[in-house]
Amino acid sequence: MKLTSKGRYAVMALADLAKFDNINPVSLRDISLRQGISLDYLEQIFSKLRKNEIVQSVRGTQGGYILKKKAKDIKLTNIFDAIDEKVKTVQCKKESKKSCNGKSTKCLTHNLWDELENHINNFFKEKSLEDLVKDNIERRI
Amino acid sequence: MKLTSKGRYAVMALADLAKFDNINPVSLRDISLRQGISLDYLEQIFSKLRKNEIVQSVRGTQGGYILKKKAKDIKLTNIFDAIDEKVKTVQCKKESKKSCNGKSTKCLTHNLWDELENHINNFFKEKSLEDLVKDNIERRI
DNA sequence: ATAAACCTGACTAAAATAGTCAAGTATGAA
DNA sequence: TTCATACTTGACTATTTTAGTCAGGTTTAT
Ligand code: FES
Ligand code: FES
Repeated sequence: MKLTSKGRYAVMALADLAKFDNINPVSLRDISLRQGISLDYLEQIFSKLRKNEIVQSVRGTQGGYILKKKAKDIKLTNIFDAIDEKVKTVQCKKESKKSCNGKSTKCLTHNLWDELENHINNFFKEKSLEDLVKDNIERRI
Repeated sequence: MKLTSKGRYAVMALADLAKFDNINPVSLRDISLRQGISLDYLEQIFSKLRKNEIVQSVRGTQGGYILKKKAKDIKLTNIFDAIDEKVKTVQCKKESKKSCNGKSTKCLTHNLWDELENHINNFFKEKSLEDLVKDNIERRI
């Protein structure tokens, strides 16, 4: 059970963006250098973040990205949804009435994994980008 | 972020074992048939469960496995530890002072992932095999 | 004896991940 | 206008992980 780099990078990059977000947009190049993430990979990630209205791009010289909403209103769950980083604990299709082993009733553990999925998603629903930035400021003092 | 089949199978097999655990040991063959899990794969999993004292083996004809502790005292966390199914959310080595991107201080998101890891592990520490079996009995009524 | 069932280690196909690479397009500034 | 910067897109690929399979045992109740 592990988090992928894509998810980690997306949040890390947005945290960086939120931190350095003044009047000027932040270039992916800067984020790449500061956070040590491949520029090409960042571009893939930000393409999805833009399509899902988490960030807004500013083209041209001195261009870059800015947050499209307030940091307070961007929850981790929005970020993960945007980049297709899903929490998947059950094996079966949830809607289908078939169990993961092909039988007609749900398997012995189905409910358990479903509970786990909710437990994890609750965490993502609560945490916002703002929480993250605040935590970093506090640590620095 | 997903659960592996190994983890899923281990818990499913132990739930089956707890459910059918009478005086007689339960053979992997039976579990394999009932739960639709490859016998060879089950053997790998049970080898670890035995070494970690979750189950006890009974060799010979009519042999099989029995739980080594009460279902109440077997938490999911014990099972996952036994089979090396780890929850890994941070990228860096926790002990090391280096961050995941090679810098000397922890990255912007380190604390967040660490919180998430605790959040998930708390779930595993609370749930026992007994909870699982109970849930299934209730559903059946 | 023999068959059932545990036990072990090595091997491998398939899938997912974590990127790289190439070839653009748009725009602000000199 | 020209140029550099930076976004944009899509295809490609090496690496790693996963989810098993396979072969060859050993133990023990009957
Ligand atoms: S996980 Fe849904 S039926 Fe097994
Ligand atoms: S996850 Fe620990 S430093 Fe980045």
